[in-house]
Amino acid sequence: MSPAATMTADAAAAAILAAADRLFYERGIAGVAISEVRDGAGVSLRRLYSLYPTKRELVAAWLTDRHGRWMTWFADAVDHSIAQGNDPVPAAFDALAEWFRSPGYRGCAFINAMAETAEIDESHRALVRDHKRSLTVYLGALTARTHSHIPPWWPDAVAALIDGAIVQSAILRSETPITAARTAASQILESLS
Amino acid sequence: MSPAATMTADAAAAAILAAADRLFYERGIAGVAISEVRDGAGVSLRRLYSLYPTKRELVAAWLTDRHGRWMTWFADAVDHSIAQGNDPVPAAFDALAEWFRSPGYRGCAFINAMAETAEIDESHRALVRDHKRSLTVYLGALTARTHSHIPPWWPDAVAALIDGAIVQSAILRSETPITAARTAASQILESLS
DNA sequence: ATATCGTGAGAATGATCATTCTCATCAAGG
DNA sequence: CCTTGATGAGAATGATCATTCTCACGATAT
Repeated sequence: MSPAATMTADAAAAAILAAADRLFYERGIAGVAISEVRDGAGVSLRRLYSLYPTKRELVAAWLTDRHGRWMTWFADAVDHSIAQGNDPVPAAFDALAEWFRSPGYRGCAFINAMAETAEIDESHRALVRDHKRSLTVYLGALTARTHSHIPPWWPDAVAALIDGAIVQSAILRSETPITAARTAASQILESLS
Repeated sequence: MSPAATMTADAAAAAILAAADRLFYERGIAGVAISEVRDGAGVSLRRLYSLYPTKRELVAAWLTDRHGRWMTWFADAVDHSIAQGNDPVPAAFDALAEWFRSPGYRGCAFINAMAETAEIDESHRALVRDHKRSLTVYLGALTARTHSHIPPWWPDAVAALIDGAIVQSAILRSETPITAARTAASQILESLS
């Protein structure tokens, strides 16, 4: 009755998601074979398929998991920057700049997934949409901490600035886009006061 | 001596690039088999391989071709909007909004290609970088038509705003991102005057 | 001790390609 | 009319998977 196997189901699921995250983010969904996820997680194929019966389901689980982890990381990084004396909106750009500098940075996993048409189904697209909507909502709330009257277009505009910086940083591998985006956001905010 | 075959080499190359453009943009690079490009172009496999010896070379030719056609389309659309009385920078956002509304819109082919890690090599990445750099340069020049003193970060900021709107429009399928981005760009420009 | 069940290892199955190769055809030159 | 060279059609080759299946082991329940 007890799961005295090599690994508990929970531990196996976690190891699989961890391996999937590393591999899918680094090499893209189509670029990773299930057998590589198995190797990375140290589980058997049988176990992997019993937890995630198809690659599509594994991808969905990965996106869901990554959404939670990324949002948490981002909010924490922003809070950390705020704690060091930065204003909320600039703090968000600082957190992103730190991400962009991290080794292995390859853009936003959700944007990248969306581009891999062949690997993505409608349920995956819904997860991508939810991720982007969450970020926009978060940015609106973040701005509201210091600005009581923000125009309705502002959250979408910062979100666009941020997604643009995410994409351009991955393509150009330069600090220029995020720096310009942060300056632009501050400029707008200042002009609205 | 004359190429009295089914099709001249030039016509075949053009038909292949046209089919590749439609298929690669719509379904992604990995999602399209060479045999489908052949079917779409109405050429033989032999002919296709004699013109583009590998899929990678076909992809490079496609990106190069698309860069030229997209930039031309964009500049024309912007000029058209300007001719109707719009200022240059808002005109650029109008042109993009028109693109986003077109059926089959699926974001920027270059951003999408960059996300398909497994299909893309270093030479492809260079083409993507060149495309994005060209767009940023164009945007700087466009702004200079009406603003003699633009800060150095401006072209990168509009470029980020635009790439962000491109990505978000593809994900959310809404007019909100491009509208917000246009408003933000105008707001910045106005605040700089 | 023995019948069972869950499992790990990894082979087998079936698709889907990219790329190459074969064969039959047809035009131009002799 | 016959030889030579390209070419179209599409079959053959070799990989690479996702997914399933087989076998044998070790722990449990009886």
